[in-house]
Parts: sequence; C-alpha cells; structure tokens
Amino acid sequence: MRYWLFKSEPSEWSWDMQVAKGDAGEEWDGVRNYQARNFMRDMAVGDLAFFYHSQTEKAVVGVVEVIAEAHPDSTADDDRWDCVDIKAIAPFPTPVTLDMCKDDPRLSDMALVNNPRLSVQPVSDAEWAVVCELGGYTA
DNA sequence: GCCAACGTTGGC
DNA sequence: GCCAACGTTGGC
Repeated sequence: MRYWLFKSEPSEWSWDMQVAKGDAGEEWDGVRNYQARNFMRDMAVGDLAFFYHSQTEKAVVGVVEVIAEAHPDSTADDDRWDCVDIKAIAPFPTPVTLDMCKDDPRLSDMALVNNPRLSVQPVSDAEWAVVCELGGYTA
C-alpha cells in the first residue's frame, strides 16, 4: 500500500464536504495536470492519503482512503483526464500546518514543502509516519 | 492583492 | 522540436 496527499482549496472542496459524502465517497475531479493525473493512475484501492487545505488554512486536516481506481473524470470535456474516488476516514486531532512541515527536518524532502503547486503528490512511508505523529493521529 | 514558480500552449 | 507567451496556482 502506498501513501499520497490531495490538495484542495477549502472554498472549492473542503474536508467537511468530503466527510459529508460518507463511505460513498466522491471522485477527485477537476485535476488538469499530467503529473497529478499520473499519480492518480498509480493509486490502488485501499491506499491512504492526506487531505490538505491550501490557501487560507495550509494544513493537513485529515486522512482519506482511495475507494476506486482511476477512471475518466466526469467533469472533463476530453478523454485525457482520469481521477480516483476517495472517502474520508478520520480527521486529524491537530491539523498539521505547512509551517510545521517546513520546520521539521524529517520532512525537508516532502513534495508539499518543495513543490507547493503539485495538487496530488506521493508521500513516503517515513513522511506519512512523521505527519501522523505531528497531527496526533493513530490509525 | 501581489508576485513568483511552474506547466501548458502555440507560433515558428 | 524549441522557445516565448500566457494562464494558473498557491504562498505571503
């Protein structure tokens, strides 16, 4: 199993909206970036991911699970774009802010820190453990 | 609200 | 196939 991170503007699609979808989940549509799309194509059902709020909050706020592998994005007007479906698993007791990630040397290689514009990114096992620790999250 | 970084597009 | 122009994203 692998780990990922999904980034979203809370005003467009927030954690609360994701939670409201329950176990049925929701497709992660609207991605129009090849790198991000390719990562979604690599995902498998059961993979876990962080849910990150950009813009106002800039923090990892919860954990989601991939519940459907990549399929055509229903909002795309051509066939280039795929997306996965995800459902909310649990919120972080303490949101892990971007500043906290930048301040932790163990996360210096994280894509979130180095490549802030990538909206879907892989997370290493080590990074996953550190961010969970910072957020007070235990599976 | 501004600006920097990056990705994508289109002309040559 | 290259490169300049443009649009978008996201941090500050």
